[in-house]
Amino acid sequence: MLAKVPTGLPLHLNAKFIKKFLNLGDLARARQLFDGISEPDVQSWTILISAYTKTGRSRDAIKLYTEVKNRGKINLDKFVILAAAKACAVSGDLAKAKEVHFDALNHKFSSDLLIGNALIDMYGKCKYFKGGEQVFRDLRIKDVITWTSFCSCCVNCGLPEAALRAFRDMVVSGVRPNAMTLSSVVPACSRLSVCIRGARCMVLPSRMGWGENQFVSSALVDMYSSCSSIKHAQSVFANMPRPDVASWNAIISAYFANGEGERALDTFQHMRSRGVKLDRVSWNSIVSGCADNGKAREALELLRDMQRVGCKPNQITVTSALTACTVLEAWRGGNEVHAYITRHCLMEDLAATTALVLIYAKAGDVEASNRLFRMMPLRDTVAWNTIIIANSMHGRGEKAVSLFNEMVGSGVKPNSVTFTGVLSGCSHAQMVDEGLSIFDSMMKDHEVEPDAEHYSCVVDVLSRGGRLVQAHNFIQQMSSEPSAAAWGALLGACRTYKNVELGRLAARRLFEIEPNNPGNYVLLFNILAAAKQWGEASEVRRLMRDRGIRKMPGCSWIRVNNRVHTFVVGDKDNDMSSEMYKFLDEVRVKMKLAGLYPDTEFVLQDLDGEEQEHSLCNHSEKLAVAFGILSLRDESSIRVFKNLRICGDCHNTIKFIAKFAGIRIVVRDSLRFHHFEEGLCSCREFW
DNA sequence: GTAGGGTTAG
Repeated sequence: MLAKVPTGLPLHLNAKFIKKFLNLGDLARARQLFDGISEPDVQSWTILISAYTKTGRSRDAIKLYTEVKNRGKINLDKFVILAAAKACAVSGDLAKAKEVHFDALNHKFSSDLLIGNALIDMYGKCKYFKGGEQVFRDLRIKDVITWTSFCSCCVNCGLPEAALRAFRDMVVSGVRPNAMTLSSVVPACSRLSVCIRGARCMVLPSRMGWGENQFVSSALVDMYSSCSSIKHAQSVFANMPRPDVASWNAIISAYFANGEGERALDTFQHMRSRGVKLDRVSWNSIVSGCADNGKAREALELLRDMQRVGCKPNQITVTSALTACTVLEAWRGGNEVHAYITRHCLMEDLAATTALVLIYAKAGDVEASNRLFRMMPLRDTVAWNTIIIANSMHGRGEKAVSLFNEMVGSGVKPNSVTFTGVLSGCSHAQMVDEGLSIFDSMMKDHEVEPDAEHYSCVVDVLSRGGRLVQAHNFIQQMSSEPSAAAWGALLGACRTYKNVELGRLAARRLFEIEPNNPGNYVLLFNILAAAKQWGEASEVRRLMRDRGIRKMPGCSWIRVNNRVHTFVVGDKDNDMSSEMYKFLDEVRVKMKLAGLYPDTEFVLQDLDGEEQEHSLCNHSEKLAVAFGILSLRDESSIRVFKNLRICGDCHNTIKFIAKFAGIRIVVRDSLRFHHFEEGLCSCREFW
């Protein structure tokens, strides 16, 4: 029997009764009671705000906080500000978070530990390091919680090095870390893939009496896993007296991450037979682990198990399952993936539909993505982000920008991912001015702090637009250390625009930042080779050889009659090989008749004329296209996938093939989609 | 009404 909502209570009893309903789990009735009070006191507001946050309705909690402020009559105390900070932390709403910080300062709570600690945590969860750092610095007295909150703020903001520095400073300043501190700092080691040296780290927690702490141990399992020390991970786990679900989940993920799929599955079975109550993370771990480890069928089978036992899939599940489906697409076909999702009632959910929008785009069918998106009854930020990214991937910059404007117009708040999506759309469509003005509006109109990724996007926008010098200046003026992506964008454009000088400079920086990425060496080689600077070019090759870096072999694939056919350069390992080469020879002759000559600058070797042509015409993407055309039955289009970037000569040749064969060819390379139709490509010659 | 932590995807 539910208690009735009392009315006309004496003021001091309001909060008490609201709390009573909340304890009964009846938020609605608590709200009803609250609404019946003409002048609720600040305590009642606080209780209700916390209750909304705790039940996953942090947006409503924030609304309530705004309301209590607008009333004006009520004097805010530190507890209501505390509750608001927590709501902001859960929702990740940075604009509101700044407002709460401002309110705290206004009410002279700036040196209050309780408030300060909560604000640091809040900023960390909103991924706004500057804010957390400022509050941290302003606090004159710092306790363990302050230091711990600041460490996790650093980790949440993607600054693991800063977290480790803070940890050291904490110890130096004489504050003794506790188990919570350790479980906040160890993930920083995981991010950096560094181990606090093996034995010592395992001894440390046990000596400090944290050996039984599940939080610390699970974090250690993850740390060892990220350092590829699966043996240490296993031993931490084995020494846990009472592993909880999260610990089991951590060790299972550790096995998967270290390529031990069978052991992961065994452990999962073991966990079930031990009667450990599985949570959604357990299921997600096993589904995603299988999907990533070539066990697509098992992944889908486990997805069925998950639903059979009544665990509801969420976005992470569906995304993982779809990864499995992408592989299965090889023999099932895209529409069957859609049917699978529908059959398993995954369509109801916004997240699942969004994942499906993405998979259509990834499978090369962006029209299907757009259609599906239009059918969605409800679209949140993630859904909008997805459709913007989908169009950007396919070189539809104008569409991406117009979707962005529509999103803003419909009142959905863009976040950091939105800007990455729309900016990359601009760069692939050479919309330089649009890109720059959108970047400009990020902070000004949308309160989204640009991060390293956005800076790289701007470099890409400028570079692809041919403004190489401006791009270089932009890199030099960046407030943070330029990332590999930023230099990489510049280097790529130096090849397109044949700028040897800047290319050399960008490559030199890249060789320092990521000395083992073969792509950078190959790009510089191509730039030098195109400029006929063979001497320097062969030095680059020597450098590669000396450092033991090998170019990843190019590989293309195509699905024909529910089978995937893969090709490598010069592949003759196919029943249709002779026809394929004959076809490509014919194409070459026809191209020459049309005045189109092979673009020999894309050969990675300094061979002479005839041989150059030959090594160009057996690139894997050409072979896959030839195979596709020759096996074509009723289809009016073919889709080819390649693991590396498409080569320039292949790009020209495929444009030509699309025209004379009168079909549409879609090629997905490692970066984007190219739609070849009527002799043109959607990328407008920029790849 | 009184703070901080580990495991899943992209």
